[in-house]
Amino acid sequence: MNLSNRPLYHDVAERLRAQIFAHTLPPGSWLDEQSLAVTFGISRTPMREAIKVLASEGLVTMKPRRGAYVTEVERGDLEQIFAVLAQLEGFAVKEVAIKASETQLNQLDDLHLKLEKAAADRDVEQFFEINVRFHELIMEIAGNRWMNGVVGDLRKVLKLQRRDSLGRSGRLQSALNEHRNILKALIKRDGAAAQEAMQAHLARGLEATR
Amino acid sequence: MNLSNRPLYHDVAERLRAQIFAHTLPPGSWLDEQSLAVTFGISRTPMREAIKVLASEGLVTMKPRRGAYVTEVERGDLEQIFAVLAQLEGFAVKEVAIKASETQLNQLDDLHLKLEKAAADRDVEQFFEINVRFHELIMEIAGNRWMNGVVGDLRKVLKLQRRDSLGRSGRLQSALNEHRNILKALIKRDGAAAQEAMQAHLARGLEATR
DNA sequence: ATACATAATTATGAATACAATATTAGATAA
DNA sequence: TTATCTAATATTGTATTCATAATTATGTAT
Repeated sequence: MNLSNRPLYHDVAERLRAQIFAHTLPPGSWLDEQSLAVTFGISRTPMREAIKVLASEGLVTMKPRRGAYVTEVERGDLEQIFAVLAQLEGFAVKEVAIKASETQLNQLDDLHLKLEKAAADRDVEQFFEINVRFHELIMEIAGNRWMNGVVGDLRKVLKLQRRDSLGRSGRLQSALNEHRNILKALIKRDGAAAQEAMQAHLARGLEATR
Repeated sequence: MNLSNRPLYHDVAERLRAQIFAHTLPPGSWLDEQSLAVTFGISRTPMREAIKVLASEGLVTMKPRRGAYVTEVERGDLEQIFAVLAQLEGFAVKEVAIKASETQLNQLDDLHLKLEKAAADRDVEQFFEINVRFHELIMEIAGNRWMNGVVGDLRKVLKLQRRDSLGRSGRLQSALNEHRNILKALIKRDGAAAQEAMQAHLARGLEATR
């Protein structure tokens, strides 16, 4: 019996996604339907459905009659994805500057404080986590369902990359600075400045992946 | 035997998509896997795969244990989708202003001429067709694979709507004018102006759907 | 020994069969 | 007549089986 009454392939997709992010299944590796189905304890049918979910997110690339492979993200892809994110998250933060309630600005401020703390503690893991939540909260406040779907998928693809970039010398500090700029602009309700700050932030994020 | 060696669900997805665009399957209608599979002359397995493809494009909405339904696009969705398109196509056209070769600008000019002709002939069908190709060519020249995927999907969702908006009084003429502005800016290699013109064009496109 | 052809094996793609849940229809009682 | 409970029916979800194409292995000839 199925306790969570969500379809099986949904949960399996989630677990498979986790394995891909953890590089248990590294980029380029072949997804063996049969053996994956066995390890997940299900049949091939829902296994294939799960794989196709990840394919639609861009995490997996399907080659006809040759199976599915974990997507390999080239340098060019990173540049293109960051360019799209810069547009959309830049737009989002501009919207937030206009429409966010005081409460919502405070929530962002709270998150930023935690980010400062994580940076002070040199807690990279924590910093990364809060950073993600900050960006997600901005998207949530902007409140564009369709944009959120797009940005969410693209961010998932970025997660295919190992995130050693934040550990790099000084990247954590400068990322913190960039966030500070975004928040300052938001508090001043200066949409244009917030947008610029976000775009600069993402541009430097791309730089850091080199 | 399968002549086109593409997977079955791919072609079926295409045919199903066409039926949805043609409102043979109107928004909100339930997709009966069984009977659809019969009419397409295939089994339920690839039929379900095809439906899931459309679901990932946003054309179809799946309700757990209740099947798939053609997506109903609300007013709010239209506003959100147009907002995203304005950002991305605006960005794209700004890029085109910078990077397009003379040959590519000429291709755009050619298309625009055909658009002028279609407008002069009051050929709405033709106008619509060329209009789509103009926008697609801009995205192609911009050359951002990931952005093109996103924009392509969102444009498909817009196609769920009936396109009587172009027939509306004067909309065809003003759309033509807006295109003219975009092209003028491109030929002057003025990215900012091109971006503005594109955003204005899409904003008015949204207006026209009311 | 290497290249090529052919047979055996393996994996994907599709159809069918089975299970479980949701919906509908019918019967009974208030 | 209407409401509710139960049985029947229909539909989604999953497993299994079958078909076909691709890959690998084997053998033969040059």
